[in-house]
Amino acid sequence: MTEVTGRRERKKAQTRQALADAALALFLERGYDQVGVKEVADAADVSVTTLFKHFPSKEALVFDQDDDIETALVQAVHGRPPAHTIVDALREHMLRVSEGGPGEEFIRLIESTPALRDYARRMWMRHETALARAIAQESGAPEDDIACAALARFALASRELILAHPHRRRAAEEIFARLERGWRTE
Amino acid sequence: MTEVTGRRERKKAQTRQALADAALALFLERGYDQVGVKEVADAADVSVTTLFKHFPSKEALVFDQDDDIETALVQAVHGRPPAHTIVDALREHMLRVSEGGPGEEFIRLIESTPALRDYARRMWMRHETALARAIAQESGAPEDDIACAALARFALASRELILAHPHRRRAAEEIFARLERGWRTE
DNA sequence: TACAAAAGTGCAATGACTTAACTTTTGAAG
DNA sequence: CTTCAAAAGTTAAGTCATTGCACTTTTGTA
Repeated sequence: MTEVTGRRERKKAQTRQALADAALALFLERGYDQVGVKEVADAADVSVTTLFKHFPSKEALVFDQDDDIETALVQAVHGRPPAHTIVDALREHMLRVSEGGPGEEFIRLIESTPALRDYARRMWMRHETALARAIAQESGAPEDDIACAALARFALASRELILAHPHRRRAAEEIFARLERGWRTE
Repeated sequence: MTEVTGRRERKKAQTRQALADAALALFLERGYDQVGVKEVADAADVSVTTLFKHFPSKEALVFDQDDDIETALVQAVHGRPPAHTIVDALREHMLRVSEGGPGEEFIRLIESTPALRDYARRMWMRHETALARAIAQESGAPEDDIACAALARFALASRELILAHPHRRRAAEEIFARLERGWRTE
């Protein structure tokens, strides 16, 4: 039981990375829809079948590391500074994940490809219930409280809005100030 | 120029209707994923190619009349009773479209099929900018005002939440009361 | 060393959707 | 009533993502 990192897992991760890299390079170069999965597989020197053993779909090739997003989201609420409200914490977290990103070129690729836009939103919204639960816990409401569910959904839904705005911080402050007013005193 | 209703258009509409009817019947009977487009086309006695000349995708077969939704949405804001705020109007409209629907069986089909759920949300969210513009006009804000865009998005996004709740009116009142507080005095 | 699980491969199939070329219907103008 | 072009429909073949199956190779471990 000494498998901190077996050679096997390293090779697997390597193949996965080769696929993700090849895919991103090709997509950025020629556009998502103009590149077939076969080409990606060829570029990474594996078969198409293998590609689909590593990624559940073509879209997933673009969103490689997607794991700790939910953890960070929940943590932003639970571990917020004492002076911050839940809404404050959400605003700051949204700004944090909207800014440091992996490059504007990448964001442009996603925003300009309908299939990827939709997939990104699906991935993002997948964390809605986890966030709703965290909010409910922090505010002492029942787990399925509708107001908490709504706040979670709206906070997540605001991301695209913020991303699209020329001045992201201003946009975030405007939106979350209103959410703050509405959700104050839970 | 006497084409109020040409025989031609009637036949076309007839084919379209036959397709939508056949599709809905088959989908309700055996489930969306268990029915191929070929079967739908056969049931309506047309070719698959013809089917795709009437509907852009398999999903679209389920959402036949989708036209005046946006009109109704914008109208709900512009033509609201004088005593109602914009948020009031949105709440009532959401409840209206969530209730009178074409039957719970239909809603269940959609909510239980991932592809259809996603498609429904896409269709619904497509009206976001139109709604945002209507809100901006009514509140005297600039067309691209971020707060108006956010309100439009949140109102539309609340639909699923309301639909999923056992007591829809209560849910809608809870959510929109908070939006009202946040967006008051524009 | 031997064995089972994991990783990978090739191939064929499915199912949604597209394209191209061709026939039939239909509205309207001569 | 004929003619003609556009619209509606058809068939056939092809693209592309995704899956299933049977098979080989690699690798950790007993």
